[in-house]
Amino acid sequence: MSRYHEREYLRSLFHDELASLFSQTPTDGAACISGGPSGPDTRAIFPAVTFTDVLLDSMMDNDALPREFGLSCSAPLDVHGSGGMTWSPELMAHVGNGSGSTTPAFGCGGSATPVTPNSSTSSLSAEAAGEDDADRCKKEEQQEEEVDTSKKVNKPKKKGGRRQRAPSFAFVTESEVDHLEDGYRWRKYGQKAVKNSPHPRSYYRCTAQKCPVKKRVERSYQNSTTVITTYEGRHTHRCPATVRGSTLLLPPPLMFTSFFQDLVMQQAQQLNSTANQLPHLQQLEFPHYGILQDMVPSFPHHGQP
DNA sequence: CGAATTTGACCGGCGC
DNA sequence: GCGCCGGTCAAATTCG
Repeated sequence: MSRYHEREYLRSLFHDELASLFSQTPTDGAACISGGPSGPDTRAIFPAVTFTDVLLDSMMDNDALPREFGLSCSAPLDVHGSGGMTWSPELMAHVGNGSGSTTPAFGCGGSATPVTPNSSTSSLSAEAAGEDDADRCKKEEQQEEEVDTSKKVNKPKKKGGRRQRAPSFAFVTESEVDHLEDGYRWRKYGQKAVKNSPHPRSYYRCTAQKCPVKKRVERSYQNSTTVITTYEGRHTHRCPATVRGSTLLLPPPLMFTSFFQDLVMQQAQQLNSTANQLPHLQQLEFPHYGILQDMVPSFPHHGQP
């Protein structure tokens, strides 16, 4: 079977499932996502490129892995400051098990016209943390209680096993500014020098009360114009920018942080189940599938707060 | 004056 | 056990 036929085969397998998440607009051919964490008014307009396309592109792309963070973006992302956003995601499969520094497992790219002096290129990665979400939620609850009572550096020791981290999404963005505006409010709580990198890593926490979301921002040491933003956790509140206005004005990172995170996770789970029916393809033509397989079980199923 | 940032210290995980 | 490293805390400082 040629790569083309494999691609088409997978496209047919994935498309129906994906179509259920993308309601097609017949007039302009763009796929729309509506709903999401910001309520029924949230809507992102996607170009005709579907997730099926971009996912397959990534799966068929054996060069994706070596590219690591130097994600090139084939599809333009035009963010119109006042009129809305068009966006062509490009999903890429990457190795990622959550160990060590930011390691993307699932990438998406596009290029952007800046809203702020921000990105010209952005990519998404979902980082599997190798943990059960229910366990993590319990831990977070415990931690929250503990933090509320102590707020000390001397944190209670956790029971055995390695420390587990929340599932996270990393964005690779070409930008002159480190801290990209994403509609949420963040408070910087730390900055550390990164080994083998001239650029420090900054740590931010969502300023909303009891919101556990954190993000790390660092510049790629390989390409100083590239900013790696890693979101960790889920917002327990609506986006302040959404409350004030329309999310159409928001840059991609917002789209990923909550609702889109769900979407990607759902797709990853579906991809996992579907790909199980294709052992030959999995083994022969999708070296990255193992990556997804490793990643998917770690994807939690989130309920809305 | 409150909020946000900076920055050195501290902690825990991990490899050797 | 020790040292390295990533992540976090919190006092001090800066900003609006």
